[in-house]
Amino acid sequence: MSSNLSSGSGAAEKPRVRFAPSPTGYLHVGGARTALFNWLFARHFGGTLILRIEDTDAERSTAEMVDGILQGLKWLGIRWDEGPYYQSQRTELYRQSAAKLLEADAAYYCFCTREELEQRRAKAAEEGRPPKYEGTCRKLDRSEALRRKLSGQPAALRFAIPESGSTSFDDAVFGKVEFSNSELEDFVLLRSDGTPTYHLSVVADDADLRITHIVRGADHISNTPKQVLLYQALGAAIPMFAHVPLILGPDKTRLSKRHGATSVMAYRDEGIVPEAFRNYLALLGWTPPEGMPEMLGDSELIRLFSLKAISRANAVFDRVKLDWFNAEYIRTYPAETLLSLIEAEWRKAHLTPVSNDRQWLLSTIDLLKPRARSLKDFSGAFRAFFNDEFEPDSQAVDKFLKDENVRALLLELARRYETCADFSEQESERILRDFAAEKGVKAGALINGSRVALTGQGVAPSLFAVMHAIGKNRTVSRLKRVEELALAARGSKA
RNA sequence: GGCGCUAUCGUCUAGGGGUUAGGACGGAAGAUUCUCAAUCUUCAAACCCGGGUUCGAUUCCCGGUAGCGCUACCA
Repeated sequence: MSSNLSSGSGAAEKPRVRFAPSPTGYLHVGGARTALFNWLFARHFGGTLILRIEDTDAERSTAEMVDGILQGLKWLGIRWDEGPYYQSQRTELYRQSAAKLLEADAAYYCFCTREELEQRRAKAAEEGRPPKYEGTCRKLDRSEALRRKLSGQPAALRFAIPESGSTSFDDAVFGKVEFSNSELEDFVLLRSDGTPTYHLSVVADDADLRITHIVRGADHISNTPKQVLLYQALGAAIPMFAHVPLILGPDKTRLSKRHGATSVMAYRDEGIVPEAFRNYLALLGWTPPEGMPEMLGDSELIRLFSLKAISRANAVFDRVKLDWFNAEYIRTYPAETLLSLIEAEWRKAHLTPVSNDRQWLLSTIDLLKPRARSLKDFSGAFRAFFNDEFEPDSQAVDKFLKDENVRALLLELARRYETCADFSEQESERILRDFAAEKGVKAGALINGSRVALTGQGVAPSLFAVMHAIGKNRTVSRLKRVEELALAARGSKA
């Protein structure tokens, strides 16, 4: 018979959701998106987000990884309301649940050793049979099994899957999903050392924490019928499931290290702002209602989010679009917001700005931000604005300072600026244009050459705004050093 | 292999029995200019295949194919 309808119960209740990473690695983008969806869902309904650390695999879980995950969530701006709970500290709950299952005859002791199981699996594979546990110990007499267990023989506890029928559940994104019970294996609940495995601890915890909606990766779909059966055997209410499609690399295989940056922290280090990352991640598999823009701040994301609008197909992670969001956010942020982000970037890059004058910092940031693509630009391409030590871009030098005549003229121009009384934007432009006319050269040639001399880059804001930002003294001395700069560029190119 | 899920521009996706199949990123061209962005204007770009059902399928059904997931005393 087909068991279980989805609960979806307690419509009036505030949802309780959880993000339950396993600390066997850093917070990766897939986990981050799952966390984000949980967070958006909880906030949308004024519910509760619970953080739970699934560290039942003592071998592979480390405190360092837990820390990394917490840090990643904090950087992402995802705040949880309860927890973190650690499964390693809740073993009593799992033992009680296991005892209950044994009591109800929904579980049995299994004395098969690892070696035996492996042998049988290998043989099954050889013969082309499914490598399913065939229930050797399920046939054991109950009292006999108990006697052996009591006598000290090591035993795992297995769940007894119903012999017939099917198990289905209603998924908020996939709809009804059904599995034949004959496909399911009598999985292990308690290892022979008494520690719980994933299925038991997850279900016991989700029931205990009164989780109403389980939002997790689609890689868990196949696990779900086992868990549904567990809920039923435990007499617990079945939550609503929402499986979100996986994130893929450009080659359409599951995103992993070999695709490059996969840890959330790597994106912070690459100068991505958290809000841009959140916005991009939210759009990976979820679509706002029609007519909505894609640039969506947190409050709008929260307001518009819905499990129904989650796509069923896996999505390729598109770095280029992330970068577009990043540039877009940097451009729209007020300089005050950017300053603290940029200061963190400077600390990382060991760059100390030549001045701490706040007004100057803010106006310079405002000047630069329209063409920034990453926070890193403020310590990289824009370095010359904040520090006197910078490497010229050899391509830019090649393009605009190759002509020695131009370089000579810039030297002469430097002297004009040196002796000028008024160095305003208007006046510095007038001086340069008059100078160009006098020498019979195009102003553009001098402007472009100056830009490279002053910033080391071929790409920068309007030249006279640049001059204003870096000031008269630095403008003059950099123009004077144009030969040196050209030489340095040639050197670095070689 | 078995089971499950999925399939619209290069990518993220909207749509849905009759549409010029819409948007965003990216791409191309042009305008602008002091370089590069930005901005504005244009353009190119998609319904996996085969059968049904139907007056009509990209849409509904079935099959195939492909991709992904699961198939542990990992989570």
